[in-house]
Amino acid sequence: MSTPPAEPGPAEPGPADPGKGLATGFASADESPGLLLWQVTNRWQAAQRAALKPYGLTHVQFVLLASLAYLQAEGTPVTQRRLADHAATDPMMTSQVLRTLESRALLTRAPHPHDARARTLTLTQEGATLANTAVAAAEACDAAFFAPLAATTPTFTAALHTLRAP
Amino acid sequence: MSTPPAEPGPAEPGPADPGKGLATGFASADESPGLLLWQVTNRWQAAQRAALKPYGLTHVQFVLLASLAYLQAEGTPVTQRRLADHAATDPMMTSQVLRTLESRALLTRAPHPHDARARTLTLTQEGATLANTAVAAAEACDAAFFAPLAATTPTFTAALHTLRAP
DNA sequence: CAGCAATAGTATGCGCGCATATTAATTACA
DNA sequence: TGTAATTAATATGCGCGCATACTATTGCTG
Repeated sequence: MSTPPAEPGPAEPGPADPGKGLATGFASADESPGLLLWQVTNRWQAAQRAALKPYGLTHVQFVLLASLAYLQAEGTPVTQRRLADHAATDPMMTSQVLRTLESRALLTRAPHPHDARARTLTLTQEGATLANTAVAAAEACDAAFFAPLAATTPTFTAALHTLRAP
Repeated sequence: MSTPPAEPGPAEPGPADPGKGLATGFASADESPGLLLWQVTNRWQAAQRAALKPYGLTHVQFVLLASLAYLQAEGTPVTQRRLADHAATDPMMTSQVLRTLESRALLTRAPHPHDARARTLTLTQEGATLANTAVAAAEACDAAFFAPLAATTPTFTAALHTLRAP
């Protein structure tokens, strides 16, 4: 409601304007749920970035580390593919980020026992410790970020679930 | 509710596991609103990318183009700063993307009449036409993407508004 | 009007996010 | 059993998204 007239009208053509105005309802980031979604996620990523900075982890690095800790508890060897599926990350990016984490000695990428193509991911002691510590920071960051939603958080989460796999 | 036990328990330590499980409630992308938000936005961006591909525009390029069309209708000269503020885009990225759009002859970046630092952005005829066409495609894409929310869309949009500027 | 903080825009660099394509190994099937 | 289709991982490349730092200009203040 901050922009009263939905149609600007051809009153002011501007300096040597060859065309005219825009023939759309909005698309000005004030109403479109898509643009809002994009902006909010950028804000959330910035918050996560700040929260994880003390641990030297990016958002994706943290997600893969924590997801690996989660999957590792199931016993079966965790491949990059399974980790990428669980974390909903791109396999290509997953491969690259995992090699970064390996170079930091946060995990190992040993050959898979039954599949010569695949690799078995295992957190190192240091990686497991860091994952646990970072999880607390990330969850605290999340809680603060979504606090303004208050009681409507479950509704919002349900909507996101609906949009994740319609 | 897909993962019944909140605590995996120390029943299966796995093969030569030095540490133990993960000491968190979830963080497995099934419950966290942050991770859901991230995944849904990635899906939305992929949808926008596909919808805008026929027009040779990326998501950000489209947003800047459409936002410029919107601001241009107000008469006053549009600077990069004002466009970035309106579109909530990073000024650095805005500068680079605008130069890309200028190289495609979709807009001009003339010197500002009253400020030698700034530049006045103006859509070319081709840019204005493309903006109008692409807006229709992007809005159709948005409508399809958020269709599963049905009547709850306003509630979802309100939540995003709350999270954009708390 | 002299000095200085604020501002518009840009160079550089890193890390996603993903499209495309390739290699090597596994599985499916005739 | 031999060949084809599938799959795990990766090389390459482009476009954000943003942090940091820099130049040039404006405008504020005394």
